[in-house]
Amino acid sequence: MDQYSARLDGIFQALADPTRRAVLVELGKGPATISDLAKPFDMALPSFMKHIHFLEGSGLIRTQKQGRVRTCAIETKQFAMIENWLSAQRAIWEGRNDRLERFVLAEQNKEKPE
Amino acid sequence: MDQYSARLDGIFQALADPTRRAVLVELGKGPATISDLAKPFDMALPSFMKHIHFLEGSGLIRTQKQGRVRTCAIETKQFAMIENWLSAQRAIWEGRNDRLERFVLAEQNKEKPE
DNA sequence: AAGACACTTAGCGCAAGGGCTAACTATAAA
DNA sequence: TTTATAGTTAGCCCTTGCGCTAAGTGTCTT
Repeated sequence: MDQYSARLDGIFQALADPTRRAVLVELGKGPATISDLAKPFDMALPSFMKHIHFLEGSGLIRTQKQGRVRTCAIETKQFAMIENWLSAQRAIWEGRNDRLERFVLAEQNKEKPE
Repeated sequence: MDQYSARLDGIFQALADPTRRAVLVELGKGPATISDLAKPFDMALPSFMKHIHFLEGSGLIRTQKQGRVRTCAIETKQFAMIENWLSAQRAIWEGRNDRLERFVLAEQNKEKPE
């Protein structure tokens, strides 16, 4: 359960960077090599590689080297972690609508007691 | 479009911390005050407040002070940002299945050319 | 065999993240 | 009118994140 949380940390943090999100979009279209992926970014290769490593560490992508070329592919299964967290969250909201409404009404009565 | 990206950065980063996710879960059940929220965490109040500010900055929660008590509430609309990003992503995968399959087959032929 | 290519490794610099204590402000309660 | 409560502000510490350059390794290409 705590390991689960640590993995969510990694996944959300991986998504918290525009370069990494752009890489995921690109890999969504299909596998690609490091240098192909790096091309659009105005960034030194080692800097770019850190993003790749981060993504791989979070499990959102998988990479594999063949000769001198490393190919990256998206790991779509990992996205279920996010979807699960989101739907758990949504389930909580939905279970408490009556409570929330009561609260909101109470607050409004406090503020505008006309 | 770039502002959109910056907001996603903030949202994902807000979710990348277990304390902040726990706060969201709690607020999912209904609004709560700072000290009630802080109670379960073994953390000094100012440290906890940073998480609250971060959450508020990302738009995932809204807060409001009345007297000396600050009440926090979840901003469920913001979660649509994530859902949208995820479904855009998914749309991309789904649009390229044939390409992916061709690639995978090509790779397999390279590796086991029997 | 020499050179080009595709990463890798090592290490530096600076900003931001996440924790702390100490001291302060403002409101409520006694 | 004290005293307690609920946050807030300021500032310090250490780690991590994200960029860089320089130099190294292994794999094609010529």
